[in-house]
This record gives sequence, structure tokens and C-alpha cells, in this order.
Amino acid sequence: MASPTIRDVAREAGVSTATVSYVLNNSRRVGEETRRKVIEAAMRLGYRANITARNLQASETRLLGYSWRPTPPDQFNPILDQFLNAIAQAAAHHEYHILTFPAETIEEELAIYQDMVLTGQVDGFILSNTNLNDERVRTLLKMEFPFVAFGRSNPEWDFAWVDVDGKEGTAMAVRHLVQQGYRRIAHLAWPEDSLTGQYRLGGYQAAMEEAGLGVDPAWIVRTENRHDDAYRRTRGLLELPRQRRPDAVVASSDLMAIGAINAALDAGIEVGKELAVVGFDDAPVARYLRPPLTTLRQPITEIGERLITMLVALCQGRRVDDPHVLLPPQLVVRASSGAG
Amino acid sequence: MASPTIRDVAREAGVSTATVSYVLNNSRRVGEETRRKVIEAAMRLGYRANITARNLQASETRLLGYSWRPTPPDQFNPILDQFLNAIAQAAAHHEYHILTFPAETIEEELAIYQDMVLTGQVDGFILSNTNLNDERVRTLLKMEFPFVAFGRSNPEWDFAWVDVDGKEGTAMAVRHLVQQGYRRIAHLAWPEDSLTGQYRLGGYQAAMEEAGLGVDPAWIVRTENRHDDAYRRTRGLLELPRQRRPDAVVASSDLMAIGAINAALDAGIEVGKELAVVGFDDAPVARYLRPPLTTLRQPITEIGERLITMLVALCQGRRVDDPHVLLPPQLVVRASSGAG
DNA sequence: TAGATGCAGTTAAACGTTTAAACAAATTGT
DNA sequence: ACAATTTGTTTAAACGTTTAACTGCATCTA
Repeated sequence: MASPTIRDVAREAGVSTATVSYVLNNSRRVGEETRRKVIEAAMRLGYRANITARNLQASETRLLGYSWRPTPPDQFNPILDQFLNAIAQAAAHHEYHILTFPAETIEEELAIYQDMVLTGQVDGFILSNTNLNDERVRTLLKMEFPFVAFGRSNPEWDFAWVDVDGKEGTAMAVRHLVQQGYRRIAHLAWPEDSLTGQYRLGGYQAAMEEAGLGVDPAWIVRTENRHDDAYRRTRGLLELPRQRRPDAVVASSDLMAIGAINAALDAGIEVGKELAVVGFDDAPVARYLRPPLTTLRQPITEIGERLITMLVALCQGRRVDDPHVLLPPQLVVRASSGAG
Repeated sequence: MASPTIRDVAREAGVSTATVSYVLNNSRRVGEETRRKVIEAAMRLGYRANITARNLQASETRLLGYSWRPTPPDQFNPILDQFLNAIAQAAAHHEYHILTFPAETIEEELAIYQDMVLTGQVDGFILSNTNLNDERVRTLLKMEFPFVAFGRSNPEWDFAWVDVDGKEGTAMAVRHLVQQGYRRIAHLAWPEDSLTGQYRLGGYQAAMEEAGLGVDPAWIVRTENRHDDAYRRTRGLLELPRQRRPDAVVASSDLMAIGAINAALDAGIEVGKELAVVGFDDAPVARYLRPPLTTLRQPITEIGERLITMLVALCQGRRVDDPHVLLPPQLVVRASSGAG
């Protein structure tokens, strides 16, 4: 039952525990004969060094904490699966593991961070969905504890992050729609306090201007990231007088794009012809929608790898060369934007 | 920077480290005055016991491992989000945490289990998506290492599991369809080697018999859990001669149900009237499909709680009262089955 | 009054590693 | 040929807890 310890191996090989450690970690010259004896003994007993003991001695945990707020039942998190996979996979390459802990509220989350830092539960944190004035960022910066973020926050705060270039993303969407012949392009934006929403709106505005297209103020619709809000507001857009009625919608998420599609369907408007719709995220279901949804895919795997590489460096006290990484999303063209 | 240790607290309070430990863990009678001094000193220094040290001494990790195979890009895992939340939340209540580690292949996964057991990385495992002759179950049973499974396996293997009653689920779906007036009900089943698929098929057959409805062999279609297969095979069903053509489909998953709906749409058949469709899982997107998808919701939160309660008991060497838990799914009726 | 009992605290070992320092033996340099 | 260096190994401390065993001391019991 009980696993063999380094002492058992030492006894079996007839050497000291130090020698066993040196051999197994290759951390010092050891005689050929002794090395052989140790390795054989370790093999024979099936010995593997106990991780807790090693961690205590090294005062590290090789654990990285990741927390996310549970998704409300009427929404979905299109990338959690991929993201968790990406960071766990990347962490494994550095011999780290991911510790997950969900928190219902922001206060609870902050308390857990405090706790974990003080009790030495993890070596660092991965944040996601950061926003302006993000309390988590503020707290961790103040504690000077290693962390990285998927998402940006206040520009004056100096911390390592990776983000998707949302501005470029919506700009790509608009350019694509313009190329398809659409002109009256609306934008389903997130509330003003969302930094990500600001970037995406910015890309829309920039690309519209670049294309020499005027923007009717009614075309910029701010709603929460909810299907029903997007649905309702899109119905509103479609009821605008003919001249002002949008012929395309760039949504800030696939969830909202689905709301827009459903609104058009229920209004008897053909999606992909009379109304083009573009989403954001490339949720797994996007390709199976009718019509299949044109959307912006985030390079989740690369994001995860970059984040972990930076975080591991921070945990080991190394400097991070380039702590601000902005990656472009990829436009995945499907029928909802009139192509094909 | 460095956190205070129990020695710092002891010095600050003018007592021994043992006393500090006794006070903070409430594990022994301690004088009122001394207790006060210790607590104040701990407060003053912001002391929290180091978890690694505590774990080493207790020879435990308070970590539970959970692994899942990454979802292929053309599929989706409708419940990972909820499930991870449920187990992490439940674990937290017992002061445990979830360690995630994805594995690409089954061999890799088995190797990782071995590794984690031998190095004492975790106290127990949570498996999901178990099947007949599941190598993970076999391995962990042989190692006599604590684990629980979301899903069943060979009946002769004695281990703790929680599962959704798939047989009852599809039976509920069939009864509901019969009540709605459908008679020629088909079933999109999983391959024969899928235990879960067997149960779901069994429920379909039982309920059809119970309703006194004959089953045309062509109505039982076996495919992988993929949209495109379900789509293709549903097209086939819809091309059957009028008398044999199904008027309803019970799918083994929401992903397959989406394939069926799309097949009907593309064949110009109205879903929810000419063809009813029922899915399984209640994926977050199910309610936003057109028509909204009738489906069977799994009680994920309860599953997670039950699993963790059992696993924690096993980790602490306690006996589990009822190690086999079968929970009924809940039929969520929406328009795709002709209701409303 | 001597012994037993209770109480409140301390000492020291233990958990299983790693690693700096010490040591003995073999090798090198002059 | 003797000191200096190198090589291979061991001893012992350290990481930060918990806890069994022990020590005084006061109180009770017969």
C-alpha cells in the first residue's frame, strides 16, 4: 500500500539517501557502479519521489490557479473547454498543473486569492475576462504575486497579458461584409463599461470610416451579452424605415449573433442574403447553425501556451521578455455573411 | 515577501510551536490567556499555515484529479463547464481542490494516472465518460486507489459511480412523443460498444413496446456522436417510403439532434410538426435553436455533489453507504417535439 | 501524606525530499 | 614525497507543519 520512500531505495542499494537523490535528479557526478545500483533499486521498488515532500523542500507547489465565474444557465462559455485544455496542456509541458476553483461572486473570488497566496496553495494565477479597474488585477499586483491575464485592463497597470485583437477582429468582419456588398452595417456592442466591448466597437467604427460608410447612430446597439437582449434589439433594427434599416449585423459574440439570426428568421428575413450576420468566438455550434455562422475564431491554443510560458517564467523569478501579446483572430467565413 | 511561519507566531506570542498549532486547529484544551496571545500574534503577522507542509505531515494532498479527452473541433462537450463547476464547488466544501490534466490518448491518460498515484500528486480521481471494459477503471481498481466515476462500467467491477438513467430518459422522450400523437418514432443510437448508448436504446425499445408500437428495424440508426453522421442518416430516414417514414426522432445527444433538425430543414420538412426531434443533454444552445430543442437535462450539479461526497469519503478511508447512484434526467419540453 | 488524576504547556520526532557542508580516498602538481 | 586538488560519498540540516510523549504543577482522594 504505502509507497516506497527514498530511504527504502537507499537501503536497498546500500547507499545514502543523498546519493539516491543525486542519481535520480542527475544533479551531481556519481560513480558508474553506484549509479547503476541506485537505478536498479529504484526500479525494483517502483520508486517515484513524493511530490509534496519535494515541493515543501523547494517551497513551491508547481500548481497554477485558474478561476472562472460559473456561466448563467441562459448563456454559454464557448471557449472554456478549449481554454482549459490549452492551459493544462501547456502547463504540463513545464511540469505544472492547473488547479481550478470556481467562485460565485467577485468578493468570494478575491478572498480565495488571498487565501491561496497566504497558504501557499499555488505558485501563480491565470485570470480571464479581465476588465477595466479589475479588482483581481489590482489585488494581485499589490500582493506582488505572479499572475497573467487573458485580457487587458488599465494601461497604467504593469502586468503580463495576452489578448485577442478585438478591434482588428470586428474591422475584419466589416471589411468582409463590405466586400460582400453590404453597406448598412450595424453593431451589437457590449455595455460601455466593457473594455473588450470598447475595442470591438472601435474596430467597427474604424473600418466603417475606412470604407467611407456613414454610421447611423441607431446602428450601434448596446446590450448585455444575452441572447434575448440581442434578439429584441435586432427586431428593433429591422423595424427601422427602409433607408435606415441595416443589411448586416456584426455581433460581439456568437450568442448575440444567434439572437440576431433568430430575430431575422422570426421577422421573415432571410439571413445571409437580406441580412448578413457575423459573430465572435467561433463557438462549437456556430458551424451547425442554419445558416452556418460567419464568425471570428480566437487562437485559444496559442493564447494558452503564451500565457503559461509567461506565468512559468514569472513563477521562477525570470523576466518576461514581451509581456503584452496581442493576437489577431481568424475570420471564419460561412453562409450567414452571404458567402458561398 | 516570505510568509510568516508557525515559528514566527510562536516567538511573537512567547509560546512553543505546538501550542500555536493546538490553538489554531482547536485540537486541544489551551489556557484562555495563552489562546488569546496566540490568536493575536497570528493576526498581527497575518499567519496562515502552509498547505504543503501540512499536507506532507498528513500525507495527503487534498487534491482530486480530473481528466478529460479534448473535444474534437467538430463536436462539443455540452456539460464540461457545468460539470467542472459542480465538482470544484463541491470539492471546496470539503476543503479539496480539483486538479485538471488533459490527455490526448487513452495510453497517455493511463500513464498519467500511474504517475500521479506513485508520486502522490492527488488523493483520488474523478472519471467521466466511462464505458464497458474501461481501462481506467481496471487500472485504478487494481492499484486500489480511490476514485469515482460519472458513468457505469462492467457490472462485476465494484466501484463507486453516479450515472444518469439513460434508459428512463429515452423512455420519457418516447412517452412524451406518443402523447403528442407521434407513432413512427426512430432512434439515433450510438455504436454498439457504447454502454451509455445501450441504455438509451433500451429505454427507447421498452417505451415503444409499452406503448404497443411496432419498431421498424430501419428506425434504429447507429452512428458516432457526430453532427454529420446524424444529418446523413436522418436524410436517409426521411427518404423511406411514406408508410415507414418516421414522424419523430429521439437522438442520443443534442449534437445529433441538431444534425437531425438540419436534415429535416434541408429536406423541406417542418420540425416540430411533420418531424419531432428530441435531444439529450440540454446543451446551453438547445433553447436557442429554431425550433427550440426538446431534450433531457442531466442533473449535473447533483451528480457532481454526489461524486465528490463519495470520493472524499473514500479518500478518508470511510465506507460509502450507497456507491451506486442512478439519477433520472429531466425532460425539458420545447417546440421541436410539437408542444406549445 | 502519598499517590493518583488533570491541566497546560514544551520537547522532539515525524512526514519525504533536497542540498550545503564535511569527509575520505584517489589523483594531480611541483 | 608532500601538499593541493579532484572525485565520490555521507552526514545532517532544512523546508513548515502536526502530534505523541513528556514535564511540572496544582488538585483531588483515601
